[in-house]
Amino acid sequence: MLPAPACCTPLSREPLGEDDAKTLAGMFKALSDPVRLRLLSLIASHEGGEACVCDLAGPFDVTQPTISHHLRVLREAGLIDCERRGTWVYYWVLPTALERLGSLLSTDGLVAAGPR
Amino acid sequence: MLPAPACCTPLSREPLGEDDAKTLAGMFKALSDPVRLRLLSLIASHEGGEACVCDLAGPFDVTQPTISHHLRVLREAGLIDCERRGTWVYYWVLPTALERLGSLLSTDGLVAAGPR
DNA sequence: TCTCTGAATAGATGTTTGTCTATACAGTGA
DNA sequence: TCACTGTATAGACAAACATCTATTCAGAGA
Repeated sequence: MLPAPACCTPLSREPLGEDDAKTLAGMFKALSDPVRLRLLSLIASHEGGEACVCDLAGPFDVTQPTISHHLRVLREAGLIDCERRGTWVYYWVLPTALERLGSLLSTDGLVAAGPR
Repeated sequence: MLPAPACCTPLSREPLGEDDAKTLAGMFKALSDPVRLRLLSLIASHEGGEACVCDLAGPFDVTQPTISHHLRVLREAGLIDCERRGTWVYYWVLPTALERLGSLLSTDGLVAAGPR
């Protein structure tokens, strides 16, 4: 049987290799800031599955360059992508990236443990 | 209909609140380091679902206090728990925490978007 | 009680990160 | 071409972080 690709193997299946751990930790790092998590959620839950930056800045207490910085971090982590359409820039979520992280966290086959 | 609890609502269902975002970002931050991700994977995939610290330190290039520090971060994030049994301390994964993060990343109902 | 081993804590240090202000870049429309 | 608006980049700075060495704590066994 072929080993499952790193993209879809749960953490609990086999120890993560050094390289995979580095890549995946980078993606989780992008999710490790409250502003970024809310940005991602705003984009994902926006009608049509995408949102203009002008829709995103509103709910936050931080400046526009800070929002722009966080969007770049999410984009460089491969979680979202964007496109300019005239004056505005639209962002959308890349579902396969979320799914990759989600399947990593799967607890299928995880043996329950705890105090003896 | 009652609103789904924050623990199980996908990011794409509705915008994440400020407080939930803070909590969840903290959990993702615990996953945002390659050593911690490998530690978690090592614990989860260890036979019996738990591992002694002495089983964990081996594969890493960092010192014992650093491993201890990372285990503490994972524990304080609610991802693992531990117990001393005689000389040794055993760690195990808390599956509900992983499941909470996993369901947050679910793409069910996410509208595909992209370049026009 | 003494010593040995496994694990955690304390404190120091260089690096990374989140945020800001100031500025530049990209389109639109007059 | 000029002015205006939306977005990104540059650079600075304080706070958070990963790692180390040195030390302490907790149990086991003689």
